Formats: sequence, C-alpha cells, structure tokens
Amino acid sequence: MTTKSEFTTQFILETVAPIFNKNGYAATSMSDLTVATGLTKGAIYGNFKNKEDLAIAAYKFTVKKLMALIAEHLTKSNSPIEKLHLIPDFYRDYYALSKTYGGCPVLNIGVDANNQNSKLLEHVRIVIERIQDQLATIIEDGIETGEISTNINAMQYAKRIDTMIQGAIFMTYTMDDEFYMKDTMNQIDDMIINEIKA
Amino acid sequence: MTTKSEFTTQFILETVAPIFNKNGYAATSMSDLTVATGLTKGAIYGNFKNKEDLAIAAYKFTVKKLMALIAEHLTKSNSPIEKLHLIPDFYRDYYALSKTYGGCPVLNIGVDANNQNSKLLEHVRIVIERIQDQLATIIEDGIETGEISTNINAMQYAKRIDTMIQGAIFMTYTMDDEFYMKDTMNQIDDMIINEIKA
DNA sequence: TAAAAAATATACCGATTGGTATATTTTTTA
DNA sequence: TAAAAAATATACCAATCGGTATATTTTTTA
Repeated sequence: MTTKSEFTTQFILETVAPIFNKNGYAATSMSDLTVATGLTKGAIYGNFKNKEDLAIAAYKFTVKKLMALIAEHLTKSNSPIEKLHLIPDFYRDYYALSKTYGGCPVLNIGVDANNQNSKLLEHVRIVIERIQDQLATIIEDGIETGEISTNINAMQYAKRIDTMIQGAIFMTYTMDDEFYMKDTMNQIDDMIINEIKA
Repeated sequence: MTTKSEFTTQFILETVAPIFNKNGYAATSMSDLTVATGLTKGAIYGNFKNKEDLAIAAYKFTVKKLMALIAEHLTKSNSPIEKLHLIPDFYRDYYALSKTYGGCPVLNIGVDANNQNSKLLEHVRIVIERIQDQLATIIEDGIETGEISTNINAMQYAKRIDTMIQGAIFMTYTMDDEFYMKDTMNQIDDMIINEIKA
C-alpha cells in the first residue's frame, strides 16, 4: 500500500465515522459519504469492499481514538484507587468530547446494530468486554496493593461502573442534559469511596 | 370512525410497533410493514398520514402498554418505600417482557431518533420525564409518610434510578446477558435501603 | 336492500438505494 | 521520463424507497 493510498483510506474513515455514528447504518447512504468526503463511489469502493466493511472500519476507528484518550488519562496516576477515580473524571467531559466523534460509538452502534447487523454488534461486544477487563484489572491491582477491599468482586464492579456510565451517556444525549453525566460520575466516586476502597 | 376501522388501526399499530422498535425508523420500510400486516400501502396510508406519523403512533402504542404494566405492578403495595422496591422488582423480568415488544422503546427510539427525527425524539423525552416524575412522586410521598429520609432530593434519586435502569437495559440487550439487569436491580435495592430509606 | 360512504387494493410516480464495469487520471516503478 | 500499476471518476444497473391517484371492494346508512 502506498503512502497516498493510506492517506485516503484514513481520510475516508475520519470523515465517514461521525456520520455512521450519528445516523446509524441504514440511515447513512453511500451518497451521504461521497458528498461528505468529496470523493466518488469509485474511490470509496476502491478502498473498502462494501458499506458494511466501511461501517465496521469506521466504528473501530472511533473506538481506537477514544480508548487512546482514556488510556492517556489513566496515566495521570499509578495508584489503582486513583486510577479508578480517573474513570468518572474522564467521563465528566465525555459529552462534549464524544460529540466530536458523532456521539458514543458503543451506545449508538450497539443499539443500532442490535437485530440489524450481527457483524457490527460483535465488534461492539468485543469493545465492551475489553473496557470491562481493563476496569477489572485496575480493581484487581488495587486488591493486590491493599488499596481496595479484598471481598470486592472485581468483574462485578467493573460491570456496574460500565453499566452506570452507559446509562449516563444515554440519558445525557437523549435529554441533552449533562446533569446525568455529572451526577452519575459523582455517584461512581461515592461508590469507589464507600464500597470499593479498603 | 367505525368499529371496523378502529380495529384495523389498532391491528396495524400492534403489528408495526415491534418492527419499528427493533429496526429503527430508517431501517424499516413501508414494504416491511405491508408484508407483516398483510395489508397494502393503500390500507396503511388510509389509516396513517405518513411513515413518520405511523412510527410516532407505534412508539406511543408500545409505551402505553409498558407503562400500564408498571402501573399495575406498583399497585401491589401502598407503602412508598415498598413501591420503590417494586420498580427494580418489575425490571428484573424486563428483558423477556420487552422482547415481546421488540425491545425497550425508550432506549431504542431514543438512540435512533437522536440526530435523525426530532419529532420522535421529543416524544421519547416526554416519556422519560413522565417516568421520572412518577418516581419522584413516590419518593416525595415516602418523605411525607416518614418512610424516606427528609434530606433526599427526590428528583435527583428519580434520575439516578432511571439512569441505572437504562444503563442496565442497554447492557443486557447489547451483551444478551441478564446479569446486568439482575445485578443493577440489586444495586438499586441496596441504594433504596442504604441511602433513601429513613 | 339499494345508495352513500368509507376502507382497501392496484398501479404507478420520480427519486434514491448499494453496487459495479469500465474509462480516465494519478501515482509509482524502472 | 516512459511504462506499469494503482487509484479515482464516470456512467450505469436493477431494485427499492416513500408516497399518491384512482379503481375496487367492503361497510355503513337509510
């Protein structure tokens, strides 16, 4: 693959990803994408096999960027309990941040793909599992260092935190009201202090 | 409107509602609906102005049914604190129940309509506000009867419960795993006991 | 039961859908 | 810089889209 080709593929992805994310798969037409990119169908189909493959690549593109931002945010501390607090800290600004990418890809594509596109849904599931594994690992690390109570089920709390975050994202977007995000993140902070911390 | 006509309108709605709910607005075609109902476009357009109006009526149809089931479930107790526990009690079986209707209309249509259909989104918001108002009223009733702590912000906790429920619904559907629903409902029960109860 | 009215079916509309074969242009290789 | 290869544009495909005008059937009224 040449340098020029790589650039075009990347350009298509970053242009197309927010559109798929906002509109959903079926509501996004190839002509939406040719207009947005300024390219023709020939160019797009030269870089991607079909609409579905493009949608999957676009989803992965957005997730990769967001996951990198979270990972970077988590480098602000080495303490597991502080890392845990950095999660709600990150999501407090998630509304404005994710809007840049056309919304939360996990929520949007997760709902959109259900009963519609099993390939896409499978990729959403993989991402959710990865997020929860990372959360559980932080908790397990905290148990090892003694910062976190030994009788905490790491995966259970990873799933609880993730579930609350996704609920907050849905409510914040649907009601266009950041109260849900801010308040839920406070709730998670309280949960870390009152239930998780040793 | 005649009896026959009313029946057909109702029949269209109950046939069409799960399809819109499952597929989303754009991914549902009028021909999907003629096939499912066994009626022609003439019949459907004779009963509904256009696709959008039909989708809105279908959404309202499903919500009305589900809200009636919750309301009925809440009649099992007159005590506000027990009514509060009846909420997670209801949602513990919500996965199987809502599948009957093609999924949770608030989650599915809420995400689907965002950035796509402002009329539909407005109806979702109205339903969410109604649910939260009802929840807050129960909490306020509990404060009056002395069952619930006086320093509880009724609407804040109504929104917290609602947010957690929606998160659980999203995770349960996306991962096809009822653990999320069951565990989140346990979490809400704990919250009622440890934070809300007087 | 015949006439009026309402509901439904049929046949069609222009526009758009995802996708492709091929021509053209651009880029890379030699 | 000329030839080969890769990338992009053009022009088109059949199928489907939401919607409608009108014919037909069914239901209701009288």
